[in-house]
Amino acid sequence: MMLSKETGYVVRLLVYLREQDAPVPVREVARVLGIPPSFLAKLVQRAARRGWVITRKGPGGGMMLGVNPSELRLMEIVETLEGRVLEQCVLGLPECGGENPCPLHDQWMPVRDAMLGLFSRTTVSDLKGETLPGMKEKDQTSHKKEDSP
Amino acid sequence: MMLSKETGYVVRLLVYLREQDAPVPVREVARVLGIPPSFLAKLVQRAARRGWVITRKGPGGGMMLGVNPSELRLMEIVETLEGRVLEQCVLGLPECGGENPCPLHDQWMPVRDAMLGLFSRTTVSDLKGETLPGMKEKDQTSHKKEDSP
DNA sequence: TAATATATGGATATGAAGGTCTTTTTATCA
DNA sequence: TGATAAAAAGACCTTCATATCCATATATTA
Repeated sequence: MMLSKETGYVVRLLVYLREQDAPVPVREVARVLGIPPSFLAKLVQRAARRGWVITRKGPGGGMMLGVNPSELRLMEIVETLEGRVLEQCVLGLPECGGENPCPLHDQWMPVRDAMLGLFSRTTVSDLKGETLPGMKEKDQTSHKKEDSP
Repeated sequence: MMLSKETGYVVRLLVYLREQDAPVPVREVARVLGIPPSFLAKLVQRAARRGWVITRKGPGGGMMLGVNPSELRLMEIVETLEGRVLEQCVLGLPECGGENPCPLHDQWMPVRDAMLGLFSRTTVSDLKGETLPGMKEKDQTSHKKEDSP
């Protein structure tokens, strides 16, 4: 894959939370997005420390988006979670650069720049909502639990 | 990084061997390319089984390129060593596709296609030789050992 | 205040990638 | 033909991403 599991999960989490207007518990987000619940709990902790989500304990608690989605860029998420992986040499040559290019350097640059451009310009609010069970893009009936209808 | 260490090492290995006209032992390639020798030995074994390199045991032995470099595409190397990683969803969504796109799908497609195109069209002979100690691009004086001048 | 629902934090497991080491096999050549 | 130089093979180690589990803290509501 191109990005780590954590990055993928977090991006999808933020897109999901964008559509919610009340706290959603980890368990439910995990179910809807198909993420291992205990792992998601970990990711939410880290995301909360960074302010990307806000959590609330106790009954009725859960998580909410903690940032303006139009102000959080994919680039920031990727670099926070994985470092500057997008800038690194595609062949792993540590000193790869203009003066000491790797064998693929020249051909790779345009592709890399396209990637950097995309991640730099795209914010969480630019992302399409996922169509998943329990997650309606327009007709959002919040996060009512289907085991208590 | 974009590709696995193994892929990066193997690509650089093949580019290096392209310029050699006599068998080069693992130890020497490892030194020139800055690859851990015992790890390179393992990669060479695998590359040899696939025919990418030819090895010869005993004194004067070593490895040589086993394929026509203009007939080995980067795509084949990457897919052989890592599977179809380039085709996978950038956010890791297993069912991501036209009918069930991930949040980044539409924006990602052009970038992915540029990548696929580059890897599909580029062969080992299209890659620039590395400029490293002991490796002269034009003035190739073979691989004479500098400890026996 | 008791019961419950939720996140928090830390320890631990798991699997794959990356890397090392040692022994065996095979070839060369003096 | 023997000494030596190399690859081959396989066991082992290390690190890291990806989880999993459990005990604890905290908030809500009946």
